[in-house]
Amino acid sequence: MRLSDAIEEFIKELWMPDEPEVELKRNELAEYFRCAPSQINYVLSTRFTPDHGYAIESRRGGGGFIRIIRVQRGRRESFRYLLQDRVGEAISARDAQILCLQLAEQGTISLEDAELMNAALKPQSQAVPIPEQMKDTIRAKTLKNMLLSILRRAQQQ
Amino acid sequence: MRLSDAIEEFIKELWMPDEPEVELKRNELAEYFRCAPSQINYVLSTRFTPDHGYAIESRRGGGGFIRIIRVQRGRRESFRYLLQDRVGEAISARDAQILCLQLAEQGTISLEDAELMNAALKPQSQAVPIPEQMKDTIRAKTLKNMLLSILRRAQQQ
DNA sequence: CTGATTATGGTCAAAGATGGTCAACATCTT
DNA sequence: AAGATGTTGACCATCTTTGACCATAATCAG
Repeated sequence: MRLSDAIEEFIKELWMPDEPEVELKRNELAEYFRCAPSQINYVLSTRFTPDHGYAIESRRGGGGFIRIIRVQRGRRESFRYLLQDRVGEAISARDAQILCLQLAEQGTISLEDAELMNAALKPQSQAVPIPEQMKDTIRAKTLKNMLLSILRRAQQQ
Repeated sequence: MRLSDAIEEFIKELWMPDEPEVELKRNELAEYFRCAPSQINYVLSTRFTPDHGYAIESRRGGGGFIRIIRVQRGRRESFRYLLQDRVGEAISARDAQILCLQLAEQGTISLEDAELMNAALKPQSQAVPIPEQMKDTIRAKTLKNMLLSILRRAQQQ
């Protein structure tokens, strides 16, 4: 079995039932698997992405950590389509706006959230001289992270 | 847990209800936590700054003290200060996160909004190869637009 | 009074403790 | 063989902790 797969599995077994998150030490994990610490980052960036229903937070320095937050299994599945197909790797401001409004109309998210997301996604928020393609990529990532946040919020209630 | 976090928590528990300020002795605190006195300054300068909503007064010499004051701002005032002074033309992900959390703590915005904004502002939302400076600029614009959106929402009600 | 002594708090730089990024190299799939 | 996926290591960024040295206020001895 590949190292990456083993690490992925190991991490997934760290969760207690119903716990929304686990915390780990990069160096400890790397030592446990006798691999380069950056290998952990590789696993995280390929298997614990928003598309997979996970969000990551971390801190450097003494007492540093990596925290992985997940949404419920069922929701993970149901949002796969939304995140991967509907948003994808890049999305225009226009398409993003349409998506937000549509989600609000169908009651998936609140109108307030839709407008807040829209504010973050509109062109003025990215008024800097970089290629449009970059902007669409950033927008997609931003949108996914926001949707994930809303999803996580819903699960806590 | 980090020493700094423990000290931060300890200090925050010193507040009596409705008291706007708390007073402490640097050396006593340091002795209590068995750390270098300058550690206290570190905690103060990283967790009780104006950006965190605190002001500090102190006096040296016999009978010296450190006084920590919670600053209170009205909602409107708070927003204007944020948009004009605090966010500015560029802001790091960490500073943006501190800002969001502080706004939620002081009740200016809801915790949900804070987390949603945070999701949009975290580094993963901008994981593309462009200069950090660009990212900080985009983040500032994004944050301002989101704050404006919340402000507008509030005004309609 | 005044100068010395004592009691505080402040600054800053160095060292330690983590995690992040990126590009080269390796291995697996097709 | 070519492209996708996985692995590593060098170098970077950030956060924490400590200690040496500095500044200021109160008190005490003469």
